[in-house]
Amino acid sequence: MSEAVSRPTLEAVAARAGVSRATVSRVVNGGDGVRDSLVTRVRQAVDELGYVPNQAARSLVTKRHDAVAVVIAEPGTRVFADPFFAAQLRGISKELTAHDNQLVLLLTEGRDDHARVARYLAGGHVDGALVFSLHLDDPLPGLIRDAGVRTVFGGRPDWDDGDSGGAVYVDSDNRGGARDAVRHLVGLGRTRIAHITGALDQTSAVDRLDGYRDVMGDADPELVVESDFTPGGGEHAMRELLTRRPDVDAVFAANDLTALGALRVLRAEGRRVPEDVAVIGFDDMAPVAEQTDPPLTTVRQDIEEMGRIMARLLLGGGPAGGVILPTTIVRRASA
Amino acid sequence: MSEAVSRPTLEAVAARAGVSRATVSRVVNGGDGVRDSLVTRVRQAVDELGYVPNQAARSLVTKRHDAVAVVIAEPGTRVFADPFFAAQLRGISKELTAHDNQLVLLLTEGRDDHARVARYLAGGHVDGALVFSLHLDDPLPGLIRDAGVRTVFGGRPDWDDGDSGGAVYVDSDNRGGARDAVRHLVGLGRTRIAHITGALDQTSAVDRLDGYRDVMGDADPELVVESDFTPGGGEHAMRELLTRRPDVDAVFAANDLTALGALRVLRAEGRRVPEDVAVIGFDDMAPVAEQTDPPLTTVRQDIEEMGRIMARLLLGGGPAGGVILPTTIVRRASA
DNA sequence: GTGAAAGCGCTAACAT
DNA sequence: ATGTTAGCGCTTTCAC
Repeated sequence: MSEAVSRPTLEAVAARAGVSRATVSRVVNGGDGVRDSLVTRVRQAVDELGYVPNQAARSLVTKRHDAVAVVIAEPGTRVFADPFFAAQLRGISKELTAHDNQLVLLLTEGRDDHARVARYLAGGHVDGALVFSLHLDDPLPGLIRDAGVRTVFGGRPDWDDGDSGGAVYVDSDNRGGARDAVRHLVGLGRTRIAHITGALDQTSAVDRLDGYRDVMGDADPELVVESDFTPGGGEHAMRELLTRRPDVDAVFAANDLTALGALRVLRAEGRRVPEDVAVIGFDDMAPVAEQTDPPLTTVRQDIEEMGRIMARLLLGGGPAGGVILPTTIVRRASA
Repeated sequence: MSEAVSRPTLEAVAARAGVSRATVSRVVNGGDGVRDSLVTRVRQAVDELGYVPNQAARSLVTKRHDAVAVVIAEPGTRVFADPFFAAQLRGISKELTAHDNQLVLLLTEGRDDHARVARYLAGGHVDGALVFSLHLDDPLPGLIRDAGVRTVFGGRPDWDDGDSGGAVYVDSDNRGGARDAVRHLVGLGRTRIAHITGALDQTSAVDRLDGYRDVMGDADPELVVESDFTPGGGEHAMRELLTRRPDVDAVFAANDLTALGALRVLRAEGRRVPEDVAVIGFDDMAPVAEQTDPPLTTVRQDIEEMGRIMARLLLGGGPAGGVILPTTIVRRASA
């Protein structure tokens, strides 16, 4: 259909304003060091012609794009359903917009897409990438490193084994938050404190487990049940726990959804929360933690802020290494 | 920090393969009309050097970008929370990926952003735009038309007053679906059929109301209550309805969320569904419609497919005018 | 079938 | 302070 009507070029504006292309370029890019009278004249020509700079031409010479890619190694199905990504994307979107940068969303629906993403990043479309890697065996981080674009990871990448190794990432203080949670339970006088883990192929789950062990190192291993961050998984794990150790008096769940499942089972089994069993979660996702019965005490992490900081780091060219965001305990009724 | 290492250019590949830039270009773009031996030689050079074409340079001459913008005139807060957008984006993302196109997400957090979006679109970054306008007074559609990019709208734009006017859009058959819903209620023997509307500044809400009126033209106007597509709004409207017409025996709610609210009030008031009052929704959002008590009978529209078709239309350069997708009734227990 | 050369629209030295 | 000029990396006639 109607091919994009060919827009006016710098040249046209220059002709109309009776100046050189260089001058128009200067005005368009801020206009420092150009006589006011000329600035006005050029601005007017720009308006009259409806001139908008061609970004491809500009990028070709400046090597800047004012765009960053957000790479999420999850099928769209999950991304748009998970409030976690939602909050992160919101933070990112806000920060990018504030810096006049565009957000290019790259979702990988499957293994084949990885090559496509790598190609895109190497193609020099964007100034950098924000990557959510999530899984320990993911080949994507490697591919992206090879593509040679500035990258900030959301969550500690698994191949960052303690010493930064040049990677830039933003993560919550999962381990510290977990320690706080368990200590809170200890402070309540609980002694048989269990932990329902998250999916252990994600560093966040591993870190939270480590935090639990920091405090409960000498506890019965039976008190740790592996799970997967879902409510269903939480239910299953809680039942298992009740079988293994009927005397359990506190549970630290790897996230709020897991805690939700645990709560359901405890109620079904007639255990009072928090009197018989105290329960604490992780995340503080408002729609979940505030609605449980009883309302959930949990470890809060500011997800949206995390997204914002990732974007800021990428744009500002922050230092290599990790940025760890603090967590805080939000006390409600469950512990 | 580490500036993106300067990637090899066409020139470098040409030198390495001992051919001209033109030949490399041909090979990279499909390689028709080039001797097989040369093709092989060039391919090898490409691999060895890790060459990836610079898109800015390519776009500058071809005027193509293999990228399309998705413009959503809603703050990120809503977009990432609403399963409706989620499904649409999923469909779009899949179709674009299949055609090797990238998705640039443009959210407008406020009025100021409109200019930014318009500028971006006019800047020739993308081959087209997929726009979700949604509200009747929105200035965005106009701005976008002026930007001169191919555009497909999601949902009938309000300024499309019957005759297409050159706009391309994809919408569900809201009016027809509404008629079917009401007829279904009639078929159940109901006579005092009410309608709780959606937000009437959106064409979808208006169309559904029109569909209701097509069938119930002569009904008591008191049976129509204006609402806003939310569960809270549905509750409020249902209470109002019960006051106005305590004898109501069926409700057609403008969407599933509204129906959810209505259901809650009916239960609280001791009305049995569907025995005393039959309820039918619109959308068939699985997480909602399947979980209500009783499960909701509703009008299904395939949102993901809608997204996919929008993308296909944009890429394929479809005909002007609207594409209307059919709806079907999904019978569960509430009507 | 292959190469040479002319731009695409812009910015950034370098002159003036 | 402004204009001139040389590319950025690629595609695409047009000759050969």
